[in-house]
Amino acid sequence: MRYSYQREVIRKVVYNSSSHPTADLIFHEVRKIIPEISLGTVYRNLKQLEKNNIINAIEDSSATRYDCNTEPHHHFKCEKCGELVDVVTSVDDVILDLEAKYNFKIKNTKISFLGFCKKHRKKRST
Amino acid sequence: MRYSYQREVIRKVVYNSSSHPTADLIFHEVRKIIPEISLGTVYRNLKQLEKNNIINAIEDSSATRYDCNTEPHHHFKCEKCGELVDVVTSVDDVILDLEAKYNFKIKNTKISFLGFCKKHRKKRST
DNA sequence: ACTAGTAATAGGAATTATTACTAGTTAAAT
DNA sequence: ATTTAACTAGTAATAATTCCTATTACTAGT
Repeated sequence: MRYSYQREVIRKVVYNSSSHPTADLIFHEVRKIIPEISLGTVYRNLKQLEKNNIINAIEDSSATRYDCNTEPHHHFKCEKCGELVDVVTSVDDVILDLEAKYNFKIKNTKISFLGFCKKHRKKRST
Repeated sequence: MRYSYQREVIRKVVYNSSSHPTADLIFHEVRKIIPEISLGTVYRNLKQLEKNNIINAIEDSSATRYDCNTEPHHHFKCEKCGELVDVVTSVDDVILDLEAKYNFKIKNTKISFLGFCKKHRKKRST
């Protein structure tokens, strides 16, 4: 993978984002820096950065979201505010159990926890 | 929800399918019985059946897949043959741990295990 | 049986996310 | 400096899904 200014800017945008931005959001952000960048370039580079393990892709409801956290982790999504939070937990026991039970070889696990975040645990909605 | 022949046929197609069909596949299957049915009707009814807990929707890579199993369960997908299998396991301990650690209220969990199924555990690929 | 009100339908257009294509540009190895 | 494969912008194409509109069908009440 040879150097490209566009890709470098895209990477930085993902790294500087605390939320888990979609390709479209990243596109608009990058456009502030490179106004003539095209959406295709953003998609192509996000895919490439993911393949090279520099960023991480998360399949959310309709659109893919990106994450600069490449350490093994999972996600929690608040059903009230939609916030997506990284969570770290181990399901190793569960995996061992399933591998034995079903005779699978499990290489990867994607988990989404859905519920209410600390701001929205209580019944009151704003 | 009042009765509709189309919805009933859609429901039966999902219930009689052992795989986890996509909306498109269901559409083609239903068409054999109701040739004039429209794709919009299939989508609308799948959504409604899901809302009423009669079927279950699974977010796969690009297209949503459906499942007549409404009992709590998760999925395993073979990265070689693409087969999607229901698996039953409990992550209750993990959930309790996360709820305490992050102060969330977790209502639902979606897990996809990825790897190789029993047919493809070994290195040889056909 | 008739009718009003509402839910559902077919068919197609619209939307959204993503990928593919093309001709021109650029990083980097020789 | 020349070469070349990787990259780009811009746009067209695709795929999954939703939306829209005129019409039809079910249900309750007369």
